Order: sequence, then C-alpha cells, then structure tokens
Amino acid sequence: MTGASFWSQFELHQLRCFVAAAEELHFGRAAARMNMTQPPLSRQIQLLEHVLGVKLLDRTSRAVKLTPAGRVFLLEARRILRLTESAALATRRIASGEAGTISLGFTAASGYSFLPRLLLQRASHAPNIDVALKEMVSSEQVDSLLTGRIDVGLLRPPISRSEFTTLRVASEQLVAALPFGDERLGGASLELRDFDGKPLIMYAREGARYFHDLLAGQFKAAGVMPVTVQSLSQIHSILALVRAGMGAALVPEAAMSLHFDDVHFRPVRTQPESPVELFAAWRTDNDNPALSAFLDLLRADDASAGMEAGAASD
Amino acid sequence: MTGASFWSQFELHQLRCFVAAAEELHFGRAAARMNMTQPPLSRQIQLLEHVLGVKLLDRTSRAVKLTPAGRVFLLEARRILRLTESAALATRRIASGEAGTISLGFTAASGYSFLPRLLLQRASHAPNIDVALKEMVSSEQVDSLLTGRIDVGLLRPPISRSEFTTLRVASEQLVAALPFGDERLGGASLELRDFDGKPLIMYAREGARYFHDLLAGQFKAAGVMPVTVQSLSQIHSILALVRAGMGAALVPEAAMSLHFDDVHFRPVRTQPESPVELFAAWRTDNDNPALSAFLDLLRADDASAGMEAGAASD
DNA sequence: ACACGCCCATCCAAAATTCGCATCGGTCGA
DNA sequence: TCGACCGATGCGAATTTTGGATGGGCGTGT
Repeated sequence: MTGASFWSQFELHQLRCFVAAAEELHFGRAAARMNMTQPPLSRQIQLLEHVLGVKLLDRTSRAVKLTPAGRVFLLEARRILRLTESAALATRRIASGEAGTISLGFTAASGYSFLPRLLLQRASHAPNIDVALKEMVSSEQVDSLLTGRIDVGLLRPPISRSEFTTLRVASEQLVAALPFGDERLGGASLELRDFDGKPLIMYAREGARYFHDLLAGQFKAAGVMPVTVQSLSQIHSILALVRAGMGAALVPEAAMSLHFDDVHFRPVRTQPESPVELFAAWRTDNDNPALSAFLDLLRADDASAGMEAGAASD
Repeated sequence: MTGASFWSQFELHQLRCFVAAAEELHFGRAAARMNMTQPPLSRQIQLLEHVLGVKLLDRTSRAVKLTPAGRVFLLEARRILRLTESAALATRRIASGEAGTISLGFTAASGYSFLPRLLLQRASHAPNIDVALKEMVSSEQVDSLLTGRIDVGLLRPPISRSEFTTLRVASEQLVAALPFGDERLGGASLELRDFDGKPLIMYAREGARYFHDLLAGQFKAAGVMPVTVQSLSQIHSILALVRAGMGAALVPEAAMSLHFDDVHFRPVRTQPESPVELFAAWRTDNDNPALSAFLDLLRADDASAGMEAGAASD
C-alpha cells in the first residue's frame, strides 16, 4: 500500500497542460508548446479530469472542444497560474529588499519630531517599504531587538550590546519648559544656573533613565542643584505639571511640538550644545532584506538632521 | 540534454510542503502531516527555494523560522492553495449542473410574457443557473441550436430537425388589436368573420412565417377573407400601424402587455381555442450540465402556463 | 465506395523524479 | 562532555513521467 491510493489534488503542471490544450484546442500543438509529446499531455489531462471528476475537454477525433465545466476551469486555471507567477515575483521583491516591512521601535520623544520626518522620507524614497511602528521605551526596545520583535529601534544611549550596530540619527538641545508668568521667560535663553534652588520637574530614574542621568550629569557639571518637586518618566506628564505651575522642566527640543497651552520654551546653554542624542540600533545579523534600504533612509535623514544640530559625522 | 536544465516553476506539492513546514515550524511534524518522511520534505522545500531564488525558512538545527520573504510567500501559497480548492469545487458544481450558464434564444413575442415569468422562476428555483438571453427569430434559433450558439430556443413551430427535443411551453389565444373608435370594440369578443372584407395588418410571409401561416390557415378554414393593407414581421410595428388606424390586426395575447396607447384588444374565437403555440427546443445531445436543471424549470413553468391556457399535456 | 490522413488514446520500455532508510553535522541542555 | 534533537545529505528502490510505436475513430478526397 503506497501513496497511490487517492491523489485528490492536481498539480500545476496539469493546469499548464490543460490551459495549453484548451487554448490550442489541439493536443499535438499544445504538447509542442509544452515542450513534450502528445501522449504524456493526454495523460496529464486525463489525470486532471480524473482528479476533478469532471470532463473538461470534449475530444472527438476531429475536434477538441471545451465543455461548460472546462470553460469555467480554464478561467480558474489561468487565474491560479497568474497568481503563482505574481507570488514568485512578490516574494523575490521582498527578498531583494525592494519591498518589505520593517518593524520600528521608537521612544515617545522621538515620535514628536524625528519620526514624522523619517516617515515622510520613507514615503518619497522607499514607498514599498512598510514601517510597522511600535512605541516603547529604550530598554524594551533592546529586548525587542534581541527577540526580533522589532528590526530597528530609535532609542537613547547607552546601547551596550555587542550584537547591535548603532547610528546616531539626531542630537538636540535641551530647552526649558516654563509655566506662564515665570520670571525666567524674560531672557532669550537660559543658563543651567537659572535652575539652582528652583523647583524642577525631573525625569524619573526608572523609566526615563537616559534623561534622568543626562540632566543629573549636566547639573552636577555646572555645580547647580535644583529642587526636584516631582519625578516622572513621560514628557507630556512633565509638561502637564509645568503648566500647573509646579515648577520648570528641561526637555528635548522635540517636545516643543507638543504645544502645551501656557507652557513656554527657552533654549538652555549646555555643554555640549546638543546633548540629547537619539540613536538607531539594529541587530548586525538581522536578515530582513528591507533593512538595508531602510538604513539608507536613516543615514540620509541623519545627514539633514545632523546639519540642523550642527554635528554630522561619517 | 534532458529536462533538468531550468525548471523555472514550482509545483503545488512544494507549496503544500512549505505551508506545512511554515505552520509547524518543524520539518519532522510537517513531514508527518504530509504523510511522508522528513528528508523528501526537506528536499521539496530546498527545490522550492531554489526555484524562487529565495530563502523561505531559516533553519538552525534548533529552530525553524520564517524569513520575511517566507512570511510573504506563505500568504501567497495559502491563497493559491485555497484557490485550487475553490476552483475544483466550482468546476464540479458546474459539471453537476448545480450551477452554470444556459444560452437561451427567444422570439420577440415570447419575451413579452412567457420569458419574464420563466426568468422569475429561475431566480427563485435555480439561482445558480445563469441565463444568457439572445433574441432571434425562430429560423435563426434553429441554426444557433445546431451550431451550439444557444442551448435552448423558445420558438414557433414547425421544428422539424430530428436532433432536437421539443416541448410545448405555452399556447395562447389570438386577440384582435383594434384602433380607438373601431366599431368592433362594442362586443366582448370577436369572431373571425368580423374581419371579412375589413382592412387587416398582416404578418409577413418572410420573417414571421409562423404567424402568417397560422392566420392564413384560420381565415381559410373560416371562409373569411380580410383585406391585407400591409405585411410586417414585428409585432410592435404592426401595433403601431393599428394605432395609426390603418386596420385591425390579430396578435397573440402576450402582445397585450405592450400597452400601446389607443390600441385595444378583444379576444377572438378560433378553432382550436389557443392556436398560438410556443415551443422550447434543444439538441438532444446537448451536454451542458445546467441544461437538465433548466429544463425542469421549463417543465414546471409549462404546467402553470398550460393551466392558464387550458392545455397541459405530458 | 474505399483508401488515406488526421487526431487522440493506449501500450510499453526507458528515463527522471521522488521517496525512505541510514547517516552526518551542528546545537542545546543535562 | 555526553546525549538528545533536528535538519541536511547520500544512496538504492519505488513510483511517476516521458516518448515512440501503435490502435481506433472519423472525416475527406479521389
């Protein structure tokens, strides 16, 4: 008892034979078109008919005609064959990186300014690359990169893993977010010492480690010590407290695009000038073919964004 | 040089293997599902990948994963396989006569009353049978039946060909079509002698042979001789002349549904009572599977129409 | 009327493909 | 470090497919 019992499915080769025969209405010519001789073609069609349980071609020794069922099956067969070709094509396109999907992780802050610009570039320069967006904090992005849930992350340093390649895609200034009526709004720009002893909405150590450490470092280097009235991790929560008059905050410029009522922004002089860095990171061994096209996009975007921030390396 | 040179197309069997492997993510289980052992399955997938020129599955000896291209191809493969099944199903349905297309020839007159009723029955009792309608005179229908351009004809006798099967599907009375103001409108019904010596719009011998001969026979049997003022073959042309007052006409009852302004109808006593017969005819060797279902429809319709006309045989 | 040609089906041996068994090589976990 | 697991590979056997020869039905031409 071998597999010969009931072969309830036809094969594409049989469809091709049938389409040729149905179009030529002549087994000999159809066989020639299929690069074979007439007998095997006959048998393939017999097999197909047997599998379907339906007579597809009416063969008198004088003429070959399609049966009504054959007419219907011809349309279906052509459709299936077309589909096989387009499937192969589409798959090859994906594999070559011409098209595809990139899963992109991004931090909330990067979504305000950098991400929209990036997506705009994608739309014009790589329209076949779909980008699946997933907002998550930097540490989640590292995990997701390792497990493959995302292909690329837009995140904050430090990115320590050796399996990653990283690229600095943007650097921004810190800006002060001040409630309406704050006296420091008088000047065009602020110094760090303007915050000394004043109430400040701070980033939480957990959940916003990067900004917490960045600010802590800046204040320490400047010998300044503000009064932390609250610690939060999400920028829009921080700005909400600023609006409530609980204190000032230091946020990346990108946050300015949030447009909170009664919250005004002033640049803050820091060392370096643009200390807030955003990196792209991806697994060096990521095999998503669309990745390289997407990275080209990132590098191009980095060039323009870097000029704004005055620091384009590479 | 054998056929091994370049086999640029994959086979459905390979798709089935790939889908199994992609769903199980385990070659052994996939092979079991496919009722084969693991090595051939491996090779089928290798072959598929080679044909596509694309790696579909990432196999480490510890885990099997889909590549991005593989994810896309999985969707396509599933679609193709679904399509093959539905194609087989649809074709079998056509072959079994559950669904299909019937080409139906009909005469203009039969289209006024009998055909709409028939199509209504089709809609409720055989919704999967499509009917392609082709209006043509009876002689054209005979030709078209012979060449297969139509499967069934609704036509007038005589139908002499031996390769046809026929069925009387309706018989109607003759009615007089009279112009507004005609004195004969006074009575509820007319006799043939009411036309003796009076102007009559006659059917043309060519193009409306059936009605011409029918009327000629009726008048002759009744010893009546109207004055033929004009001969035409199309009923609506005849009624147009009646409206113009050129004379009376004798038409089948079905023509009453044309609703010509200022043309009124009265039944005419004839022998037999309903001399206008409509037949269905089809080639006895017609192999359209939808035909039998359609003929059932005709026979059912005949029963009801026959009662109206008072003559249901068979 | 009869012989011929055309065309699809069938038969059969040869070729190609596919299959399954045994085995290899690599990886992970104990 | 050993053993279990898993996919790849080698190879002979079974199956399938192929093509040439042939059969049989049906028009056609003479």
